[in-house]
Amino acid sequence: MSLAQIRYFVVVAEEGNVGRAARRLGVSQPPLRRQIQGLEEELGARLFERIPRGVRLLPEGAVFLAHARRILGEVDAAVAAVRIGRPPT
Amino acid sequence: MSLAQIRYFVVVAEEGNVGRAARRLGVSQPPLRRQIQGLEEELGARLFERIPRGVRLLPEGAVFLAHARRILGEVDAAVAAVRIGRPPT
DNA sequence: TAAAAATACTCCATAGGTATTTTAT
DNA sequence: ATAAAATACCTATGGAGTATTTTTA
Repeated sequence: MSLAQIRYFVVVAEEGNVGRAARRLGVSQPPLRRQIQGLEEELGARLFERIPRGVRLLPEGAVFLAHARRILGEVDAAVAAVRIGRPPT
Repeated sequence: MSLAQIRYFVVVAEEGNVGRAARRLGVSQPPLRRQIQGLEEELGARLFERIPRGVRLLPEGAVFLAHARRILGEVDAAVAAVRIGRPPT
């Protein structure tokens, strides 16, 4: 698992559409889809299901989304703390 | 920044010695050192100083260490939660 | 049937390896 | 003098791209 995969996942979840998420992320659709697929394989759970106009979060995806946002927030906090010289709260 | 860099950093901080950390991680010393160096560059702060028998955490390194452990714990929690189907606390 | 996801390749950036040199006590 | 970090160079894995096909409501 990588931070890029986690960031990609959050955008796909927000957009509900892999192609649109890819444009927003500045990457193309196939690698984005592959990263999501790799994440699903590593987690051992499907995160999205296909729907006619995109994808929809499955319950496991919703669980992971909450964690994913928290992880990315922690990373931002870590960077800010080191730059400012402050320990975690 | 990558999760691998964060994991590498924690082990180097625990060992106080890049070569020993490399053996523990199953990688060789130069790439480990480069990942740490890349992390320092991205953070804009030195995390370690050289001492005769290894390296020692600088204050910024200690700040980052606390955050790093928290991030890795969150990642583990996210994986476990999806596998078990539980939302974050 | 149409919009979007999935697949099949190709390419290249970078993570990792080996060998060597430099540093600091 | 020695132990360990730092550098130089090479290799290969996997992340990203383009073109195309498949899916599903």
